[in-house]
Amino acid sequence: MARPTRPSAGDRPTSFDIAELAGVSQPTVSRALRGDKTVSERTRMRIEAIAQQLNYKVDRAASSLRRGEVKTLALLFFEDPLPDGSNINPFFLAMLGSILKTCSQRGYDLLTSFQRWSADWHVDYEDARRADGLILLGYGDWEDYRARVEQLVAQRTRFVRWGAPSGVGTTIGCDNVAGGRAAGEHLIERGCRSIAYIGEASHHYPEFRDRYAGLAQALRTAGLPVDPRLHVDALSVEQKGYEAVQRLLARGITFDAVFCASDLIALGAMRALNEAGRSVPGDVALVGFDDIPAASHTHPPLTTVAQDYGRGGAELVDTLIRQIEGEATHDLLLPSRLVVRASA
Amino acid sequence: MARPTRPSAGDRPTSFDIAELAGVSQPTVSRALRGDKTVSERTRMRIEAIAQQLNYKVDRAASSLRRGEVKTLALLFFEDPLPDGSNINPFFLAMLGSILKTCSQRGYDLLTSFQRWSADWHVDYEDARRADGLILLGYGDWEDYRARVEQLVAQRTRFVRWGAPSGVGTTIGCDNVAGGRAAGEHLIERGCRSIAYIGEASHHYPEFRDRYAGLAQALRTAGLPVDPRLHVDALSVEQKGYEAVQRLLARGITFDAVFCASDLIALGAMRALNEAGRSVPGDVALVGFDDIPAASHTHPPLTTVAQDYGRGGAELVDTLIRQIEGEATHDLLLPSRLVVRASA
DNA sequence: CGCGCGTGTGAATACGTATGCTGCGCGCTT
DNA sequence: AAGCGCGCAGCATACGTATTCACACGCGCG
Repeated sequence: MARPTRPSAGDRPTSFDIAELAGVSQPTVSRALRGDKTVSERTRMRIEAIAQQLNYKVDRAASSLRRGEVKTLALLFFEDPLPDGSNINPFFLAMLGSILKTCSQRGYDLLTSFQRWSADWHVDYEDARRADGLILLGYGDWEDYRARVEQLVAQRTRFVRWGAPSGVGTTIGCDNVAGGRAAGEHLIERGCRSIAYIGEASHHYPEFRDRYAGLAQALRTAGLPVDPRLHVDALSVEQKGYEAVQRLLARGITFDAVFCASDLIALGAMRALNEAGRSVPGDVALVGFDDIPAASHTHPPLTTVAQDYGRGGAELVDTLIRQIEGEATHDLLLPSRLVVRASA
Repeated sequence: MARPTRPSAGDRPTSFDIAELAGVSQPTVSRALRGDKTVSERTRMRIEAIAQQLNYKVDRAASSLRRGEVKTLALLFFEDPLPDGSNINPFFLAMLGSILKTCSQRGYDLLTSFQRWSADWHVDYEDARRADGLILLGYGDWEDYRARVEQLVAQRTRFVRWGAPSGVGTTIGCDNVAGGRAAGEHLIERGCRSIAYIGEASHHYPEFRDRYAGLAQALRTAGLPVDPRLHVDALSVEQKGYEAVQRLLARGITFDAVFCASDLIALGAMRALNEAGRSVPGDVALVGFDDIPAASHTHPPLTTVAQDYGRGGAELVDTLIRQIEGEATHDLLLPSRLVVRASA
């Protein structure tokens, strides 16, 4: 290739073809198209015209090989969808949109992968130079997740994660404490005095823990007790929310509100309350978290805490790119927002 | 690089490093790791052990450059999400899951992009060798879409599209006619005699057209008239469904059922019917199409026609890969399935 | 009038992998 | 005993781009 061979055998035009047509050398073509200032305006225009005409596009593989970066980010989702892939967590999908958009604006491609579905390590992406950096969403098993994240840090992989800041890696997330507090304050304002909480409150799911902490803050501020018997553990799945309310009812404790750590839980909770003959919001007020699309279609429409996915996705991408470019990056907490509908 | 230089300056191990440690040449390493039978079992084992130990991974860019294929598919979505990316068509998301899974199983990466968000042509993906083939989902403006698809055919790009077979490119889709017919038959069985249809019925959206055609078949088979006054055009957006029902009501025609070309339309229709004091399914039976997640959370839960997204995504990927491998590929029509809930 | 400098371009080469061809040694055929 | 085929591995090189270095030219200045 170093020799001025004419490699344009038959197919795709190369920079050599453009060079020949423009009467310049291949390096000049490369420089011109990358906007190098050492190429004269006249030459550049000529080269660009020819490139356009031949529909020439820089070969991504060759360019990546030479430059050592692939201009691609990888999005890894740590959660098990159903086998047919139908039941993807809505939050993921909401974030995907803004991530894609921001990537596109910044000139990066986006690879997507479900961690459980890839045969090999998640770190493969960076090892094989398939991506310049990683975006981590969700986490199935917290212990496993944490171990993997620490490994990423150890091998200096560039990545950002969405969630609650936990000291490991750069983290972007919404203010779950404030969100939980807002939900609690709203319920208290509405006159609720016994607010149940459904969701993890332990360290396994830092985000859920923070939402619970926010609720507890609101209760204390209002001078209300934080009753552990009003707390039921549940994973973020509709069915688990349903079962959690049944357990709560079985305890025989009175409650006039339920704050659910996620909308999926809230959907299940609403179903269970309906079946038990408790009207929402008449007998029991209900607040969720996430503002998934289905939240506005429930009956009654679900009051919930919205995370700013649009901004979240953009910040994830921008932060990661800054990190790839060598900057030090920091955790970021985005505001959450109470969406008042009819369930409280 | 041809010379036995030791390029392992500092960073990532290369096949030369493995070769040196294993006491063989670089080509032998390459062959061993690709499973070439001309490498003896003993040598291969040794090389694999060393590669594993050094956490060596084949450099994707170099490999792609040499082999001329990138082992990557690109998913292009032709539809405008809201600016913040929050409101992505649920059908897209449902399909994404199974596409990702199948890609992963077949050893392909997946690039995702919204056509409107990429500055350059959609064809860039193949031109720049960023992907070996394209998957096309959705289409905003049919004329524009069709022109682009024809261009893809002209330049021999390998691609598959989801939708109604229309003679251009390989198309995978669900049987929209059968789905529409099933919806119609169900409504007729339930005693409905004046079935309104909301959605495009023209050539602009072939899938919608087919759904309408299916409904018409069912009506004719039952000896019922196909009344054009019972048809209202609407794009697949909640708000448009809402407005369509209002227009329908304004016409003053009686109807005892509405078949919506999509669930999003049906959501809007349900809202409009509720506001107009028509109970569902008491006064008006309602059937949608798509079975989006929100469909089961409406009040009453929406009866709808489900497309097999799980199989659809898998077929899209497998068909595309076959095409990339040089096979001739054919259109495929997947069965649709009526999901009976409470709205009819 | 010679020297240096800035501007624009070409020559050579590196990036890491994959593969066609060559070569070597060994066992087996005739 | 000479030749032949086969199993295995090395040599050289191609893939297409980006960058470093060298160089030619023109111009101003001393």
